[in-house]
Amino acid sequence: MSDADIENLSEAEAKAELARLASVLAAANQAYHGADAPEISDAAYDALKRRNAAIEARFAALKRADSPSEQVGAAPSEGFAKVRHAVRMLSLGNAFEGEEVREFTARVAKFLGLDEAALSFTAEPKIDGLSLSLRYENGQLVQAATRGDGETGENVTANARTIGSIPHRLAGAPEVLEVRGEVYMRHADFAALNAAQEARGAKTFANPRNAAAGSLRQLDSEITRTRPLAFFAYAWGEVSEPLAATQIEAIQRLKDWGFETNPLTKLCAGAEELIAHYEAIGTARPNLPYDIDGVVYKVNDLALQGRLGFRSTTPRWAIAHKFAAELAWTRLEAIDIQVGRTGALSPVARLVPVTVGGVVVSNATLHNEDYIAGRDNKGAAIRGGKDIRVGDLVQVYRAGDVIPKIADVDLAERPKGAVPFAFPTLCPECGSEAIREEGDAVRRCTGGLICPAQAVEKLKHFVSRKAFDIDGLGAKQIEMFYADDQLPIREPADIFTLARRDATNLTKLKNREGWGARSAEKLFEAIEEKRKIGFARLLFALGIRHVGEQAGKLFANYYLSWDNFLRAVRAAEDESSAAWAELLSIDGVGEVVARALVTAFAQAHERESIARLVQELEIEDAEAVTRDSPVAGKTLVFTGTLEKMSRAEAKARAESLGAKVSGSVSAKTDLLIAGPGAGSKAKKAAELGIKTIDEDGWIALVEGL
DNA sequence: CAGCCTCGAGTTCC
DNA sequence: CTCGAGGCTG
Repeated sequence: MSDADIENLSEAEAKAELARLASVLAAANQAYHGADAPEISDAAYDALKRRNAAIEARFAALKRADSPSEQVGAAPSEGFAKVRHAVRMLSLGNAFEGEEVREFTARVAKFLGLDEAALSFTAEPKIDGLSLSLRYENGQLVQAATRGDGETGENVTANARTIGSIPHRLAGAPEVLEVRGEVYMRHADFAALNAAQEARGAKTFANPRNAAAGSLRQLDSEITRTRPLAFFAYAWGEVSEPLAATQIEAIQRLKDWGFETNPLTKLCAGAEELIAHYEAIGTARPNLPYDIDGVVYKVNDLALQGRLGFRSTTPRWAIAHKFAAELAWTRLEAIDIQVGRTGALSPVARLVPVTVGGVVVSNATLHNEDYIAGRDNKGAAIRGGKDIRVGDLVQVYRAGDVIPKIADVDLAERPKGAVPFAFPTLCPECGSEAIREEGDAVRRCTGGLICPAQAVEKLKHFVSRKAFDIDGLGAKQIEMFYADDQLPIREPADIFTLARRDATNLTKLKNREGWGARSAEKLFEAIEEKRKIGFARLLFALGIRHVGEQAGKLFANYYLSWDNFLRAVRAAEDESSAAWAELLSIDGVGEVVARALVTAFAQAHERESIARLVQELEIEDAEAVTRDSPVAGKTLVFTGTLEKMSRAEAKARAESLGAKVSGSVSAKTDLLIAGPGAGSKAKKAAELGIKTIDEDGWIALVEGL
């Protein structure tokens, strides 16, 4: 049966169909892996589930209490395939004031060692939609991917092909061309879509961006086809040949190929012109047919963009100048305290729901004790020093258009008898003492893993996307398993013994409420898949304080093998040892990080817990970063004035070639690059017999790499 | 030792 | 996305 009939179902028919689907799916769950062969194929099963979800989406009120879509079991990984971007899709740094724009242009000039007058920039409206990367090979659209986390997105090619302003074929395009831009919905189209949705009793969208996102992520591209989406091209990813010499010319080429580009894109000479164009776009904003949330500035010269390069998540050559956020007043009903995986007590404001920027907000972060009291981390007054009290009328905005925060308090509206918020000194979850270290902003529960909140949050971190990323084992399931007495998960190792323990259990997982044989089986398979894990991911997953994603990679790249690393960390327990000194010598590792790491492995219970885990795993060592360059693995020091590039640029370049850049000359230094005016460092290098070259020598060395 | 940059840890809503 | 803090640079 096709799903095209869903649009025409009457309520009674829909109700009957939902009942039928619930029983068919339940039976399929029982039959699967039972004594008999499965009654239906995986594909048919998935199709039925989708049909069920589609009917529920249309007739929300008819959703059954035993709805198959509510099963807690491993979520079948239906949906979109993942796509790895050939070139990362980054986000932009933000500016809110004109002054920050001036700082941006000054920073760019300084980094390049150029005069600001020599620079030009493009300015274009920042469309409030969702970014999309279109890959063309030999002029044919072969793939469309959402941004995702920047490295991996979702393959939405079929849906992208239904968007009118996305060409399927490009004449005279390079062999490989990734065009990037924004999918968005015009105001008029958004209003019409919502009216149509309402007429059919379907859910309406809160704002054009959500409508665009929801429409692009339809599993059925025929639904996407009916949605009025549009696309502005403004950037590119992988290209087999350079598009142009400047940003503005590159945009023109995209336009020539048939893409829509934003007509308000303008070339500007410097910060003042950029700000003037920002004001002009701000003035035009109410009359634009689509939502924008700021103006994007980019260095026009593409060669300079290349030299500027990237920081960890943002390019140095571009910035988003945002418009002031929308504000709304509402009442603060309560302040709750959440406990995070490190024990941090985080206050959250519970608000009378209010619409801010097209989204209903009912919670807002309050950061910490001082923030509620009206002070920043240096003790200076924020919000004019006004504290926040339960019952207050507060002004809410969404920082970066996302995270709700409290901007102001109306003291005239403060209820009589309202008292300053008393921040708890005991953990609300386990009753342990919550202590605020001298100089720290946060108060932390001292309960450690005795505290159920900390234990659960730590496990959630362990299975999170950048850690073990186990399909079907998300936050909800972790909470469920943590509380389960028959088949508990209380520490990471328990995840990998789950299937074994289930096999010897009387009440098998598949017989539990909300679980079927299929979902249990899928969960076990997903766990099995992750037994093989990279060193860096494993270390990050352990959730040791101060050891995050980057530190995980850092240690993996340095020590290469887990055994090697373990040995080093154990040896470093003695802070007078060579192992401790070596730990501190790693670029990016200071005493705080090193101590946190050593302490974690020094505690018997934690070490044993990790040992139980590791014995279940197959750890993949990191690969030595011996990139093919003459400076790979070498330690370099720059000194004196560099004339052809800035110090920051030289450092970034050296690191990209696998070198380590240090600030001082020592016996470990392999090469000194000395510009004019080099003093003590050059002298010391000479004494130590370290090879020294000048800037031209350096450029000759790395040129063409 | 101050100021900058990056990272870690916290957060909301869909 | 933002704040706070760790680590490095000047």
